[in-house]
Formats: sequence, structure tokens, C-alpha cells
Amino acid sequence: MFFSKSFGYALRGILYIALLQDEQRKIQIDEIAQKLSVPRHFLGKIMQGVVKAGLLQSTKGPYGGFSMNETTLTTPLIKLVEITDGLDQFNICVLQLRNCNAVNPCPLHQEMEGIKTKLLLMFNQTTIVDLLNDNKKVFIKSLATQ
Amino acid sequence: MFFSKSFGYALRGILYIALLQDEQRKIQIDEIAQKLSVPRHFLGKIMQGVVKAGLLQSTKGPYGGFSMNETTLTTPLIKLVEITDGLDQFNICVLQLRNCNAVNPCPLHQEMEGIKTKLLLMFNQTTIVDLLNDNKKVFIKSLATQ
DNA sequence: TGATTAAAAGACATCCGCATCTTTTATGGC
DNA sequence: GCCATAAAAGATGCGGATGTCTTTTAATCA
Ligand code: FES
Ligand code: FES
Repeated sequence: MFFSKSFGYALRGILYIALLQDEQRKIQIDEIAQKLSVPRHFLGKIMQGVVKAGLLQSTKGPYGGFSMNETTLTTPLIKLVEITDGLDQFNICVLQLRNCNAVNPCPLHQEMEGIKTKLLLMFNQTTIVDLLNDNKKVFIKSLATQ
Repeated sequence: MFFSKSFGYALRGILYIALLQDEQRKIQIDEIAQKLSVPRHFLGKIMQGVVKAGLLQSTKGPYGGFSMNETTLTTPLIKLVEITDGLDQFNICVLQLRNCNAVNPCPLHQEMEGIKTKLLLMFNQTTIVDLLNDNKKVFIKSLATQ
């Protein structure tokens, strides 16, 4: 609901990496894809975009893989939406009128705006670290599509 | 945002027909598509589905076209979503996990559920007639994509 | 019945999200 | 420098949403 598979896969990938980061090793795309039960090459593409946007670090070659950087944990979810889906979607009228704004609102504009605002507020305030909890083993397992 | 073009076009089509219904004539797809600035044949397909679902009436031949029936005005918007987009989307986990429910909730489940509930409540309670107002001329004009 | 009109139905075309596979580039160890 | 490893990058395929065009079916009127 609301967002693409790319967004869901990317978030789970980041969470998986964050949960294992204390092991002081790079996490490889093969491992992530397998543990999350997500298509490997497709996840590769997605993580590539996340790295390019600066949310994660990656290195090629032996012992290479993905790892967090100083910004990863404090990144708000809306930033990830921007990377995977873009933010244009938040300005589309539910009636598909050209302009969605309060000046020429469609009959549903105000109600939709209320819901949109609530969603945006939550995605602006919630960061990666907010989604992590102590029960890591269970949580990692639960990240798999299963 | 949230819904397909089909949903937006269908809703505008229905609203246009409803606004002109007092003229006691059938409204043709050509006129609707032109007034809404929406692709004619594509709108035809969409309206076909709306008729098949029983939300509107249509007749072929001279003086034929689309018209309301006794259920049109009191139809809740969620019914139209069901016709154009389906309701499956409301059961998809934002992390793309297989099952979205309170038993095995993902870290975002509860927050998403709150927003989803608000949206569903609004779409269940709002009917076509709720979207019509007195300023018809302005409103009809505003239905065009423009 | 025959002509006209307008929706229904179906055949295509296009684009994008999703996915797979292959080739290239960068890194580390020897 | 050479080899092995792993991400980056590119080519290709599939399916569904979107959009166009043509053919068929049904209704009205003369
Ligand atoms: S104008 Fe339609 S949702 Fe904003
Ligand atoms: S379990 Fe993820 S949104 Fe419900």
C-alpha cells in the first residue's frame, strides 16, 4: 500500500545491514537477498541507488559489500521514498486534475490533504534507527518475505 | 496520489453525469471525454466497467449514452475504488512482507494502519452525492483536466 | 426492414515497475 | 602484475496500466 516494492526492499535491506553492523563486516548483496527472500539482482539495482544517494556505503572486491555510514541511522524514511519512488506522487490530485492545491481544490482535496499530511509527518519524523529494537534475532527473521 | 488514473477519470465521469442529470438526457462518452479533457476511448473502457458494476446505466443507439440509476448517488467512493483498482492494495505491507496483520506486524505496521483506517473510513462514508455542491457551473468547469 | 447512432468489445501500441542475466569496474591478497 | 571477489552497469524480458483504433452489437426512427 502506498509505496513501491523498491521502497520496501530498500528499507528491509538497510534494516538488515544496520542490525548486523556491530559485526564489523561488510554485508554482501547475496546474503541480504537470500535472508530477505528478495530477488538478488533487482535488490542490487535498488541498493545501488541508495548508495548513490549517500544513505549507505559500499565497496567492491574481496571483503567488500554494503555498510552504514554516519548518516544512515538518522535518515528519515521520506528520504528513502524520494530515492526509490520520488516525491512527485504527493502532488497528484486524486481526481487526476492538473493542479492539486488549495486554490482550486477538487471535492476531495481537503480530506486527502489531511491524510497526506499525516503520512508525510510520520515519514519525516521517523528515521531508520527508530525502527530498530532490541529483539534483533526475531526482528531479522521477520524481515524475510517468507 | 494513492489511486489510479482510472479511478480519477471514473469519478469525474460520474460527477459530470450526475451534475447534468436534471436535463433528462443521456450523456455521451464523446461529450464527457471532451469536457473532462480525458482520452475518449480509455474513458469508454473505464465507464464500461462502472456500468457493468451497476453504478451507472447506459444505452446504445441514437439518443443513447450514460445516465444515473437509483444507486449512483448513494454509492460510497470505496465501491468505485474496488471497481477501478481493487481492494487488495489495502492489505499490502509497506515493507512488502507476505502478511500484513497485527499478529506479525512490521515496524511500520501500526502507524500505517492508522493512516489506512482513516482513508478507508473516509472512502466508506463519502458518497457521490456528498461531492456535489450548488455551484454547478463552476464545478463542472473545474472537472476538466485543463 | 434499413439507415443511423452510440456503446461494447477487441486488437494493438506504449510506457513503466519489476525482474533476470551478462559484462564491466573496482578492490584486496598474493 | 595477476587472480579472485563483489558491486556497478547494461541488455533484455515480462506484465499491467494507460492509451488508440477498428469492428461488432444494440437501440431508435423512418
Ligand atoms: S485538487 Fe484534487 S486532491 Fe488536491
Ligand atoms: S505488516 Fe507491514 S504494514 Fe502491516
